[in-house]
Amino acid sequence: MTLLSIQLSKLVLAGVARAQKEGALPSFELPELIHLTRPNRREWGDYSSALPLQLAKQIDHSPIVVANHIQDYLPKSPIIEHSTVSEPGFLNVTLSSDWLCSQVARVISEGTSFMNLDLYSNQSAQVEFVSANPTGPLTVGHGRGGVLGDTLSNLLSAVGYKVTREFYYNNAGQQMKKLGESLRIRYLQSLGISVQLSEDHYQGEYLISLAAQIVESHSDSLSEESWETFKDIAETDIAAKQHSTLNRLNIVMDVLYNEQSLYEDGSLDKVVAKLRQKKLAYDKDGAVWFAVKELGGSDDRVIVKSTGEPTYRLPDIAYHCNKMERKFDLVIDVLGADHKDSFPDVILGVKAMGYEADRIKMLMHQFVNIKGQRMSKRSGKFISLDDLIDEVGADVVRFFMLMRASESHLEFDIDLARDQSDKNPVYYVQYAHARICSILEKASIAGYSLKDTKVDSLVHPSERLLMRNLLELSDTIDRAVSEMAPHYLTTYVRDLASSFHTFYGDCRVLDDDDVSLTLARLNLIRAVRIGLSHALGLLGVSAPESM
RNA sequence: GCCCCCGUAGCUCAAUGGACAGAGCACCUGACUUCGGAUCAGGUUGUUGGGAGUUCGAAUCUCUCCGGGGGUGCCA
Repeated sequence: MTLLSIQLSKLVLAGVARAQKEGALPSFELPELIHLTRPNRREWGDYSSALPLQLAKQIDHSPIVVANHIQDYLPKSPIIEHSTVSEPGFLNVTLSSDWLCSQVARVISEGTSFMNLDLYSNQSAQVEFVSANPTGPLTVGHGRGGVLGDTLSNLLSAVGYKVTREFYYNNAGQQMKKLGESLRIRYLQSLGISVQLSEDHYQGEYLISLAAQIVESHSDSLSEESWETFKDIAETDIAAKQHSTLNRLNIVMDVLYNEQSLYEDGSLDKVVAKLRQKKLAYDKDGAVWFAVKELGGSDDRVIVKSTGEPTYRLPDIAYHCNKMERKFDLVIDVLGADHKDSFPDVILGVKAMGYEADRIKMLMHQFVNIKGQRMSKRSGKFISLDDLIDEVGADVVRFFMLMRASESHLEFDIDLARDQSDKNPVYYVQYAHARICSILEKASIAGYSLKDTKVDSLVHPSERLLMRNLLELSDTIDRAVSEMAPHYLTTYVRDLASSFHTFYGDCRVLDDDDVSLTLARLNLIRAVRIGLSHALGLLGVSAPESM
């Protein structure tokens, strides 16, 4: 479909062009699209444009005169019922009720495809998110990244991208040795042998319970095994648990990319060689440095330590070159605030390697603070993502993680999410969906036929508002994608639920004395149901038929 | 020291450079012999942290100061 905002924008611009042609306005360059806002007073109609105010100065007319001219030459359109001009120079349009009804009918007959956009069909996108190493359970911070990345992926699919969800991890190096050693020590401890973890070992309780499981299945038969054996056990177990945690949130990765493969296939050497060749890498203090300053960045960075091991920046650059090799049209890294500082260096590295790194975007998110219950009762440690899902449920976790702009710190008040669960915005939205299902069920029992998608005669203000809100889903999706801001969708779906509940209070759907109105309203709520469940689906939240 | 994010109603937060800055929670008052009361309607709530600048117009852009958080390694 064509976005409503674009259609209206084109109409207004056509009005300007005609006014110019007829000599009412002087000639000047027109923008391709104009910005429309939703006015906050009903008398100003459904959409407003401040274009006259913006044009007034450059063409030396009063804004109100410009607005009047544009209004005079506004083309006739089935979309617009009428237009008005208001001080100090706004052009306001009111949508036609008939047109709104006709669009609602299309929502029913065409379903979600009507609300999705094909702006980017035949394009591919890769979204990298979570990217935790297999050294411990996922944190609530990973949860935020996971929910953001997955929802953004859903949104990208909705505008036509073929999306790859990718998880990048490293199961090699010092950290894994420490993990293996830690598990081995826990194992020996649970056999009653007196050994201690050192400070740089992994202290988490999950290794104690894993050790206990090993004792149960293998008794003491592994006591002579090396750390490598325990590393393999720990890695397998932790990785499986991480993905089962993600699955609980409806997150399923398409590709698991192992950092180790970049060491093995020579990618790292290739990067170093090429940077050296371009004089962007040099030796100092026994290490290899990447000349970031040379490229306009902040500080030069070590990419190969004096021990010969790469720092994380080198594989990061190689990995992103690999993404470029895979020809994605769009690459998005969903990163926590702790990783974002290295992002510009990686981009500079990828550019230095000769790729169009502008296709790589970053969606940065701040951390999550758990309020009210800083410590988990079970482990005595920081609450894990699994704990959080146990406490409030997957739907609430997903919705809450998406209620705030990603760059804002998120305070997750568990006690509030749990104790006030019936006042919860998630339930508010889901209730609207369940309520619709219930009415439709009742209508079906009463014998109303829902074969026809005809919608007309819906003129009540609550009906108009509900229709308008429903039809804004596409614009919301578009905006959420272009600004990489999934939280617009949570705001939207709450608005849609709210206008449905208001409609429900004002307009009785089932009325045996007026069958034609009943059918129109039934079709309206069928369409709203499609909109609600589609938006909730994009958010990864369930849309229950009853609750 | 340097960099990033945030500061909006009592609380948690929205808001695409536009009109009188909006929701939810909390508090008060109403609404079912009728479609699900997990609902609705109404009421109260503001120096958008302070100051300056750009603009016809600033919560939004720039500068500066204050406060909170995060980052800043030959860790990832």
